[in-house]
Amino acid sequence: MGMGQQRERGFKLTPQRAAIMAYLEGNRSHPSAEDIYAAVLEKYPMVSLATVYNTLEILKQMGKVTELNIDGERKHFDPEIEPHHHLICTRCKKIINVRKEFDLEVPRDISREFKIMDRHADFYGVCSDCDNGAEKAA
Amino acid sequence: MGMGQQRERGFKLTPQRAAIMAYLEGNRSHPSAEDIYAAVLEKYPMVSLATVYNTLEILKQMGKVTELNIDGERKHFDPEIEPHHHLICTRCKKIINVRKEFDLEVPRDISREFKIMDRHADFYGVCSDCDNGAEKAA
DNA sequence: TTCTCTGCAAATGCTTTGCAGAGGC
DNA sequence: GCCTCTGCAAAGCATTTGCAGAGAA
Repeated sequence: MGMGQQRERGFKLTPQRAAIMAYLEGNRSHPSAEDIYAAVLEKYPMVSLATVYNTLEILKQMGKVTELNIDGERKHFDPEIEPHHHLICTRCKKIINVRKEFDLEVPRDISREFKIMDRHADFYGVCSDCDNGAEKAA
Repeated sequence: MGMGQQRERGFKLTPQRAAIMAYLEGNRSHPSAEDIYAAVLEKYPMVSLATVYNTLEILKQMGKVTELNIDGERKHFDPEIEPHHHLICTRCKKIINVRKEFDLEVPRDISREFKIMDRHADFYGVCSDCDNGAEKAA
């Protein structure tokens, strides 16, 4: 992920932050804050959930991470910058990337009234794991 | 909204539920549960937030209302069945409909693994009210 | 010293749940 | 009576905040 340009004077790359960023680097599992906390905790016991949230907030502001609202129950985070879309299994909550370009232009009467900053397509479905037998992979 | 076919034996159209459904009928403001509660309360003082949530859950199951996750802070509800999309002003949180058909087909390797149940495009922007002066209409 | 960061714990805010009482059939 | 529904209050979770102490420059 690289700490090239930082948010502002005074940003410190602490071990906690480095661990969080290392976990996110290249990660395509769209983890929740709790997921990140649990993962980082394994290798680096000195982290608190508050620091995870704090760091995610900063990474968001730096544009290094995107917050996903596809899951109504909790937020997920995505370090991938390239534009892409998401699909969530409504049973096991697994989120996968949908790499395809969609033509998402809003009608002109809307683009006159709104400055569009972001857009994406969300897909909701059931994965084959969940569709088969009972609800494994919950 | 009409109570044609109901969820199952035993569904009662109580005054509270009727008031909630009446408020939602034709409503295009994408209200949150709290919004619905406040609005219904004006005309019908005998409602509780719990009943609003309870009713929304039932309406969702009946397919008469859709839950929107476009706003990370709270859920919004939409009684419109016709497929459409949404745009939210990230400042004032106003949500408007985007009536346009987008070609949202997932790549074949994904449709093989997932049974897609729903799909839609979400747009994030800033409305002209918020973009101009300070943050009115907060 | 000065400033940012951290962990902890408390506080928020949205949503859900438990439960005893009310009302309809 | 039987069953569903309601309001209230408590509980549950995810997320945020306050704060004193730790650490780097």
